Amino acid sequence: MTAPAGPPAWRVPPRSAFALDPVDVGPWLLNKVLVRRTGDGAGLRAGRIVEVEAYRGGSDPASHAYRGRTARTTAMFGPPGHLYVYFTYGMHWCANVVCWPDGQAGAVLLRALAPLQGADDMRRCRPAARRERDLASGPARLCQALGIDGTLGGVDVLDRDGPVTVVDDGTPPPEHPASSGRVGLRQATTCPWRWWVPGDGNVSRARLAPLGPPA
DNA sequence: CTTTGGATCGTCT
DNA sequence: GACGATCCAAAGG
Repeated sequence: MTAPAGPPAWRVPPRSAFALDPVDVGPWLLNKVLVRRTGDGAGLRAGRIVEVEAYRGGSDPASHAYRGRTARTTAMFGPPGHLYVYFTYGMHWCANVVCWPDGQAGAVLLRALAPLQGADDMRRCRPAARRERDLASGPARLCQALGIDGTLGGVDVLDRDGPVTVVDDGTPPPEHPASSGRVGLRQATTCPWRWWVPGDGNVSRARLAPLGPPA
């Protein structure tokens, strides 16, 4: 055994839960736990998912898959429950979980975690983070904290012994998640497909796109 | 506390 | 050749 296993209460959700519209999977993912196992000496890192966004693929102008399948977006068109990891702004990685059935593109972007385990290892990966709540409060920060990069593209998050796993620890999603438009977009800025756990301090401080020309 | 501009390179036009 | 599903440090209130 390399990395320690999680608590017995951690259950991997069924793949069918991801073979759905990302707009439904997104809020359902809130309060699930993202687990990171590495082969090196580092311990297990885990955090509660407190912020997500949905991207609906072919019907969503803001989705990387909107203009069809490319080398980069191949994973988004694959089977649900796998990672779509992309590189942006010349320096940042961001991670999504693929949704909808095999062949139909769609994904949920993982935007923020509340650290649960391995916060020391997260801090080592993120020297710029001054406070605990800065460790994974943003999609690129989350990847940095967990050591997720392009080499993990396509991994199955429903493999309980894999490098990245989504588990249910029994905490239900919030009954009334908070929502807003998605962050950092120029297209489809008004679709309210960003959700977060109300009141959680680890949610990213989002800069939303301007609504439109001044009246 | 908030606002602002620069960094930096893979991907697609 | 342009731009991006972002982050950070610096500057101002």
